[in-house]
Amino acid sequence: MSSYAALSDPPAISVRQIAEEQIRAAIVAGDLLPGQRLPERMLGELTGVGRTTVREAVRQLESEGLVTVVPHRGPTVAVLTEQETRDLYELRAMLEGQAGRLCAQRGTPVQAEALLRSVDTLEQAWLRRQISGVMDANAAFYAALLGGAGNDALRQALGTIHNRLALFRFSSTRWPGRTAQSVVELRAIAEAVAARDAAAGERACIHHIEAAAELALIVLAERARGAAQDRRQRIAIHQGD
Amino acid sequence: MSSYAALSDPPAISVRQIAEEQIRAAIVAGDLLPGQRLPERMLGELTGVGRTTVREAVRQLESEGLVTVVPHRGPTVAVLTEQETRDLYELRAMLEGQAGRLCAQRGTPVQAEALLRSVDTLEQAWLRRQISGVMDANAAFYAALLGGAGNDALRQALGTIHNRLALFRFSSTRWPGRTAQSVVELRAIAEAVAARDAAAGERACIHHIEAAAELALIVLAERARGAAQDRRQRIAIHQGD
DNA sequence: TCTGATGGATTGTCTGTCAATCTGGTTGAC
DNA sequence: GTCAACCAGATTGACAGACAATCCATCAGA
Repeated sequence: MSSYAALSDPPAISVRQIAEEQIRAAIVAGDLLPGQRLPERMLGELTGVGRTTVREAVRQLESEGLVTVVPHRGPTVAVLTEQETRDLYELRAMLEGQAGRLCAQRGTPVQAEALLRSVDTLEQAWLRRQISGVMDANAAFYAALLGGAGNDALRQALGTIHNRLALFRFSSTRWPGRTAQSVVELRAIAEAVAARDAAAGERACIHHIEAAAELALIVLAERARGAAQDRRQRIAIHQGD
Repeated sequence: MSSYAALSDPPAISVRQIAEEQIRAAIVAGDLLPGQRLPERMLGELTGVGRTTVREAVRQLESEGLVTVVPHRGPTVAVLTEQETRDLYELRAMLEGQAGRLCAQRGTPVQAEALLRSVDTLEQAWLRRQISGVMDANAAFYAALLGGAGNDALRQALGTIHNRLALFRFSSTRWPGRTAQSVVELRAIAEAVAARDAAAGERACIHHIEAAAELALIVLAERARGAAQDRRQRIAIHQGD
């Protein structure tokens, strides 16, 4: 018995990985806001590990683009400029386009089926306004798409891009009509894959991401306006003291 | 004066970055061989920094895919399996294809000119068998291509892929006729960009990488055979003791 | 030949230290 | 009242040392 456990357990999860995952999750989930400072001591208390270990975790997150570390100022949650956002969405469109193409070419019927089903699930969850269900279905969709594409390097690259763009993950669910449209786009991808139409799969993926990018840039502009307003107010209050 | 220096100097290069760059360079240059173990203490002596700092640097290199860290065994120079090599070259072909397309679409005439010139320089260097000149020209080529593509996220992504595939960087210069052929391919890219023919630029880039991948997989297979032979010999010697 | 124990080497993590640097607020001159 | 210089506290960058956990090659014994 114990030997079986030893065979599946050995992941040998390290304290550092836990801390890292915890911080990553907090950023991706939006608990830690872009621009927010993350003093090492604070992260240590938050995750219950020492400063040495925190620093290692932070370095990892830095190279994923989730945190920015400026010398002698310490880590902050990364802030995306408009240009970076554009670049990332453009890159994402390229990669997902290729994923769609490869999945249509190489995907098994089982994977195509999984793709279609995940779209159905997403739609149902959305109709019931179960946000978590929507997100799960979305994850399932990408798992199937990238599984079908059969390229691990591509999967990894897209994974970090998704994390960096996690800021905008909720944008669609709050924009009237966008999710419904999104479902249509995703279904187009799944159907292209099921039909083994590589060109259509690529086009559909690109189209989907371009639509998402458009919305994200609007949201970004709004946040920037909001932030600027906050700044003005804060200055006003400050001067009022 | 000093204030001007303070404005441009502040890069404030850290000891960690130096160590990191040193290790990265050693791996990319092939001074440290794939599979070789890299005990923290050894890296510390090599780079002249403490273990804490080494570990941070290693984490960064790990997330770039240059080193692999197995728990309680420490870092080793990453070894590429055949599948990983295939995946990476496939991804690289996608990304460089897109770079070629974007560069043809957006590149300025100046950048197109730089592209063409770097091909000429490369050819000249090759005819004189100046390997370092070839590598410099190659770097210039990619700088121009990615500059023209105007997407920083793309540039970064391709940068790490190039590093991971650095193992095969010298393959072409040792394969009779390959470099000459490579020059032809690169010129095709540059000319497509100069002609602002996006589709041709994409095709030419993909073709170039597919040719490089083919060669790399041959080299990889040979190395694997060589390694297997080494292993056999080592075992034989060992048994002979 | 296989099994199991053993000891050295290495990693994972923490704590504490110290200099370098940043930051926000205070002081003082104009 | 404004602005520059300055100062003290906070934080980071980097190190050394310590200790348990783990790995691994080796060797004794069945």
